[in-house]
Amino acid sequence: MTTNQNDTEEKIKEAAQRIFLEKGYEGTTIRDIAEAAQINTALTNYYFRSKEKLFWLVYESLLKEAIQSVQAILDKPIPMEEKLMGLIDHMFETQAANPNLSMFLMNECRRDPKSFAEKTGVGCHLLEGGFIQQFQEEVEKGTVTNVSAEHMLPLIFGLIQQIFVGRELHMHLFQVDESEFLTFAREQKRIIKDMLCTYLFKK
Amino acid sequence: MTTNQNDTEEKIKEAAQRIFLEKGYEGTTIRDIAEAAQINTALTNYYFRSKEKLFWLVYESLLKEAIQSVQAILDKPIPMEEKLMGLIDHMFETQAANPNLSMFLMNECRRDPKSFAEKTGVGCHLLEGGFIQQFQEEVEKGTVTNVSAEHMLPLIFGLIQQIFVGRELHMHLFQVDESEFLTFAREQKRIIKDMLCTYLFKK
DNA sequence: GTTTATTTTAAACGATTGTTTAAATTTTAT
DNA sequence: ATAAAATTTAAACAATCGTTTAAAATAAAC
Repeated sequence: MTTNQNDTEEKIKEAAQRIFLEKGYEGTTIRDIAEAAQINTALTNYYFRSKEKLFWLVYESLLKEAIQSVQAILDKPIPMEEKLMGLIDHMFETQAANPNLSMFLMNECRRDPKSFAEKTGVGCHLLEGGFIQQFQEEVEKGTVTNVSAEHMLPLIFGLIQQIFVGRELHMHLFQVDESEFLTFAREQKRIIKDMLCTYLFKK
Repeated sequence: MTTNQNDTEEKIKEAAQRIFLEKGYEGTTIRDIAEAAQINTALTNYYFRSKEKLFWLVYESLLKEAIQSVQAILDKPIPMEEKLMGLIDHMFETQAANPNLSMFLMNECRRDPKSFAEKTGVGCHLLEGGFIQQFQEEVEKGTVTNVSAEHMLPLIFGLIQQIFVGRELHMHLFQVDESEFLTFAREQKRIIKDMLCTYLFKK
């Protein structure tokens, strides 16, 4: 009748992810997580041994998911323009659904770069796929403006991220609520797509 | 011979700014600041009453300086293209000199939005100057592409910020040091300027 | 030079942090 | 139904947090 093992473990993991995303590692206490998961404080240590182990479980999961979903798009066998627009749409929706994700990943990377490099070990697999090659091919074909993919890809990531990274700042500076911000964000996305296409895919 | 009043007070303020920028409010301890300033822990409270008061002193100072320097550029009586390029150069140099500033301001705004709105009280004075009017005039003249200044200005801020916001992530993902990153960043700035001009100032 | 005021220090304060312990409870196995 | 194992709980642990205190050291005033 009551909760079984997996139930409690999952409840803690979900609550931990929510609170860590909102407040970061240092801003989050075990008691915050326990309260959010409606369980006893000691249970987090019973199931995950330590706050740090629980954190890295959440962190790696989020990072891996983010990277894999982007990788899947970058490796699609479709034209560059369609691919980049798809990438922008995907990142936009991802971050609209979870506005804290970008800031969280970048903050925690900055807080403990060493552990980040060690534990993720992701390297730059993102660029090891066929994306760079495809980009350069289309540059040589003349269908894409002559810039390096290594500079363009982070720029595109940043273009979408910046919308949501400045979310709270924007909402409070301009006194708008979440739905108004989302309208603003979608118009920004449209402009970004427009600008990027104008620059990269001159016709 | 030894330090006088202002010396110690200034030493603490400088150390506090440095540590707060690096670790944020929650990640910084009074003892961190004391060690960095090479003074006794109790002196921070002697001069600034509390950690929070010291923090807001630093925070408001940084925020005010950032806003005023941008405001000065936006209000210059020069053509839009020159103005925006100047803005990009200024923000780039500011953030290159202090890569932590953007993340710091946005994190702390997100951590305590209420206090942010109350204590800064800056409102959206940035847009109350003549910038928007000038932008719309140049749109009507046909020298600028028809987009709203309210969407374009945050986009430009974000374009530059994103370079440095992702700094640590980039450095560790691609295994480059600070000077290599700066080279990368300058090339990104060039592309951004190029892209922005292509989009806004079609000739 | 003595007294007063200011600055600095070491030590401790209560509160909160992550974690552990040992007992209580529930579930599972026989 | 009983014993064993797994789960949950309340309570406490040492460590660290921001802050205070009261005495020591220095500077200023007379």
